[in-house]
Amino acid sequence: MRLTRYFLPVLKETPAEAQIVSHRLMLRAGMIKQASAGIYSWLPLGYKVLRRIEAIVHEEQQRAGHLPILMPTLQSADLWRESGRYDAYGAEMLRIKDRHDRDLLYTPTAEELVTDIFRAHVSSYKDLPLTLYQIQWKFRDEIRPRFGVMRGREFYMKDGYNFDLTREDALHAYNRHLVSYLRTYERMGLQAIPMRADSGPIGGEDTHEFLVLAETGESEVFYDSAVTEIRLGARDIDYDDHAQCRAVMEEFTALYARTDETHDEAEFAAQVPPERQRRARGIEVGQIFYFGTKYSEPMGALVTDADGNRVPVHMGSHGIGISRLVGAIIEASHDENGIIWPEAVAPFQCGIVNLRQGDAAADAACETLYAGLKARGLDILYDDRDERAGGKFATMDLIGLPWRITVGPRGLARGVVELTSRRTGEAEEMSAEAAIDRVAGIFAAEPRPCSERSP
RNA sequence: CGGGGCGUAGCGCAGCCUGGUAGCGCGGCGGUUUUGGGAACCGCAGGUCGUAGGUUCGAAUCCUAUCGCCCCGACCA
Repeated sequence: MRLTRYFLPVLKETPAEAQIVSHRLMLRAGMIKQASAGIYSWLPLGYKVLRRIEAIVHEEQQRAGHLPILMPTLQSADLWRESGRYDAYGAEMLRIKDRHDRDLLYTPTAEELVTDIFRAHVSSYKDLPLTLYQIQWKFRDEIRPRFGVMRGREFYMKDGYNFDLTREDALHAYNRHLVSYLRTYERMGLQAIPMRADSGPIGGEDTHEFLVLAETGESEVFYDSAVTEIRLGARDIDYDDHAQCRAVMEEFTALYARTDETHDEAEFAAQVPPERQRRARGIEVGQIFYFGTKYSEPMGALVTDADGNRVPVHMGSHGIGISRLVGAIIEASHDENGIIWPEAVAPFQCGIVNLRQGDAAADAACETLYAGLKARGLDILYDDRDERAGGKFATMDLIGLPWRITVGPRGLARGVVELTSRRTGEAEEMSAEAAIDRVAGIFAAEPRPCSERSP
């Protein structure tokens, strides 16, 4: 993309309403525009990041055998009356009436609707296990939205629902989700720690939240510092292997890590050596639940088991806050000059800065780089504006592309361009051809989607 | 919902107390000189002062209502 043809309304000054760094940077980088309290339009740069995160979540969900669907944002209140949550949910749920005076709601979550789909079409244990998920806009009418997309009223979320014959199978689904979530966050360049949490209005027996440590997090967290050493890494996961998924789950949840909702000072002191006790803040970027037959029973989601008995299915649900992750990643990865995107979610993989637009040699070298990098399948932002160097550098730093190639007459006279890492600031001079090879090599190592499997 | 604050040009703000021709910086447009980390100068454009009503000869300014937004608290993926 040539910057002169892009829509990137960057701001030099910080809008007054933004309090935390991710909100300020998203506004300044022209990623979002507030439409009303807690509701945002996503401008090209922000939308690109949102889509990249979404793509990773889709890939990892399908790798784990989960099936994508799409359910409506507006739902009839009737289903919610069946489960009892229409009254239980409270003012957080946005209620709407249509022209016939029927009650609708803007979905905050979709257990009822997905259970309705299930009960209409599944009646045999042979169709299990089944996990359906969607990535869709949700709405919670927060009393006080704040922190930009980190706590909006409208938010983009992956929500998934597993249906299993037995409690044991459903617990495997729980473990499978925990593992796939770990992989999802790691791919985004994030460390998200599973912590024992409270189940809130979803209900249920077992639940973990995934938290990204950040000073601006809204949850207070308590953990054993050793949990931050654990990585999933490149290990090979078979999502159908119950024992393996359970082992990974246990590995990641054995050490003390809890939010303030479930924190127990006495247990903390007993289980964690004093030098490893940490009290910090975290951003919740996902949560998994096992809730058994809480919805299947009242809503009649039954299957016939091998013995001919009609039994309610065991269920769980799982969420990843896609739009919130955009903010969370920025909170976890920025400096005083702007955002520093992890390579996997960067809106563009590399930027080209032409220091002397209109100079024949500089223009030609930039065109060569731009065409060459695009030919390697990379998404490039070429700053071809007639701007001074300082302004171009400031824009690139602000929007946080992981790599920058700087092209100017001075370097070209010696046959070199400069490749700079946004994260480390380290710069290296090389020929344009070498720069193309280097950047293409960096991104060739990125994990690719693998073939889909059936559950 | 309780407490507090703010709505004046695209963004950041002053002006309001003490009523009298609506300002500054950034940004935008044109031009000249510039050009390796947000350049200088000249010129230009851009605002029904959130909205409605009231007081007044006259309202951005005073009064009332209302809408919106932000902060603290309770709540929260």
